[in-house]
Amino acid sequence: MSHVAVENAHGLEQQLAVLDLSAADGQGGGTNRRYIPPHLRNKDASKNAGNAFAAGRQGVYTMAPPGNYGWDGGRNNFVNGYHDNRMTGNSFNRGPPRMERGRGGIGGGGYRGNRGGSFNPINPAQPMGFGGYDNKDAGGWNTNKDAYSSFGNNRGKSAFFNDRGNANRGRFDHGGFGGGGGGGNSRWVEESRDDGDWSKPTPRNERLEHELFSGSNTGINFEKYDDIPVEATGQNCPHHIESFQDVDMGEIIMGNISLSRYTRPTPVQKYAIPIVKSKRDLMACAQTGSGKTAAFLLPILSQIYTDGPGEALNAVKASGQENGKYGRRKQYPISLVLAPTRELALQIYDEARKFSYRSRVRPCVVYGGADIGQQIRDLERGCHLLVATPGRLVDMMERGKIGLDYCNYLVLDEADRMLDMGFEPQIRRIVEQDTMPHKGIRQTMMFSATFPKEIQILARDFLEEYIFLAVGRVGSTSENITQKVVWVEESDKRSFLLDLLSATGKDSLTLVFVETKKGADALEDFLYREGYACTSIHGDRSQRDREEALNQFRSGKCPILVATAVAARGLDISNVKHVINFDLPSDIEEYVHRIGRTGRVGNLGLATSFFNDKNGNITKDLLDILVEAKQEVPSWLESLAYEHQHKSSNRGRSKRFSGGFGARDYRQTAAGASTGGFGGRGGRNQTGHGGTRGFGGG
DNA sequence: AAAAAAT
Repeated sequence: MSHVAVENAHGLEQQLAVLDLSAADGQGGGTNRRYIPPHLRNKDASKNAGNAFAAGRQGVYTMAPPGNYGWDGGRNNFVNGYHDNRMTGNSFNRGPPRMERGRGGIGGGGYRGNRGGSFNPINPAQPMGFGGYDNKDAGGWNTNKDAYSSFGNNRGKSAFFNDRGNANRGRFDHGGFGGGGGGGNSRWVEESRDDGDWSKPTPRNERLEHELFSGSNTGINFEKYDDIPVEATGQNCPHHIESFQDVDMGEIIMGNISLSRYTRPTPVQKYAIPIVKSKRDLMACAQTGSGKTAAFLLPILSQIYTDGPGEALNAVKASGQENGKYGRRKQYPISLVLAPTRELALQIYDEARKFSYRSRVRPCVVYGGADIGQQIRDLERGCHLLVATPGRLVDMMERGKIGLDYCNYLVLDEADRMLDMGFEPQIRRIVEQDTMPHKGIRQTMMFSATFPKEIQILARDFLEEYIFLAVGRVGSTSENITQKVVWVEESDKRSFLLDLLSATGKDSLTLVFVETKKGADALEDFLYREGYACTSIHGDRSQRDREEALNQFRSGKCPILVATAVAARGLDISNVKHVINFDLPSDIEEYVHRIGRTGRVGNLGLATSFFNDKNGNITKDLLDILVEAKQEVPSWLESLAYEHQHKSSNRGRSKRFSGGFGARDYRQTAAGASTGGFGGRGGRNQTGHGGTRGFGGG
């Protein structure tokens, strides 16, 4: 037995929580692009442009017309006159006043000229992250007005960082920036955004507001989730809240909550928000879709608004000065969010854009598969909150583009999945072998669907005196989802699928899971030939295609999405009526994740799985899940499971896997544990040996 | 065995 000294202080070991309710996540932006089937792709570019936003994102059309910015230049010029005053109001000792200008500030023409790179047609490979020139800049060009109107209030507040981050951080008292940038240089553009009182909202921008918030009408009845069990354990655990008003998150956050039409917190938010606000570390077992993105973004951003940029601001400026060149500043994000997949990173980033609306915080996202030069330019325009996949972030750090010296908030999202995907070295490199503040100084939040041994070790290493939050698994096992398992031979799958699809309403979204990338392409082609508006997502498709496929699906333009495992977890695709496991996965956890894409409150979800003799390995676990969820169990499945159990002693695991306990063993435990509901497993909750349980000899 | 992710 590998007895790693894990302090499983809270005695929770198992997977919990497929809590599928948000629909609030990741719906930002009004991207409705028309679906182009693979056959027709790249043949007629104009068809790709569904609307103005899509055009901008794809770089097919010119970006927003210059006229949109004209009004702003004048205003910024006006406001800029006050900058020097405000600067002295700050307690930073930064030397002489600088030529500061807001985005689109003095001389709109020069501004645009300088920014051509970020501003021109966007690299199509990264439409969501970087097509948002106007989105992100909008925050910038607005920053000055309210700063002006609130001038004199709370001056100097931003000079104080939160008390966790303050210890032993070097000071950067670099004055003398005057003239360094040269006329029209955008190097200083960010500073007008950074200076001033971060807790005060910047002016409205209706166009941005519309883009950020119009797409996210949830229509979800959150009250139904009140009985979802949440358990918080740990020393001096802050009391949970019942409404967003119960904790003071400041006017920017409250405004954005209301714009997002979040009426009340989801269970994970009720608990996580006060925990994070009171500067505690957090280990939370909850799924994406439970509202956990907002659960960490809201309190982190709120805290950043309260505390201001602190030393990070000076560090960025110092870096700019050292390099002495335009656009070469190293960025020191105040908060870092790590996520396993590109889509999830984008989703979090989109949420961050909502909650940083009318603030001085500029969120950025970096991930692989997209042009790194573009991402670097985006970073150089300012980055206070960074969402990243681990590999690309390490790359950025090694290129000297990102410094984590002042990263006071660290979030590991879907931590179990990141480990599954082999990111542990990169994660440790980022967290432990670089300049990141130590645990106890920074504030760290880990989210994971499961709590196996590996995650416990990570929690031990990264977290200090943490609160453990277990969010009950509802979603997949609730009566919201009708789970059907049908016996379908391989050769019959396609025609069976057609039958299912023809029985489905045109308006409902259907998610079809297959096991291989090739299979996904083939099935998409098949369905297309059969006249269905469908698209696909898998790891061999370009990043751009993946994002486009998701948007097409979400918007309902293509109500059928053929997907591999890339879409099973993390992604919040709301309103999926029907999940079809064209190919069943080989492990039950994957199954739980997949069917968790459907069954929102108020919408009954349906999950249909095609089962045949290739799926022996999942028989027992599938049976357990069906029984737990009080679903109809086909008699053939029951007898198969019985046979299987007697063939193999490994918990119904097929012989193929019996030699392979390695990284997988905890998952199996987790899957076993997951077959019980949250409330019914009190006994297990108290066992303290994590994922090693039952597999020590393996 | 597949998929995902830095190039």
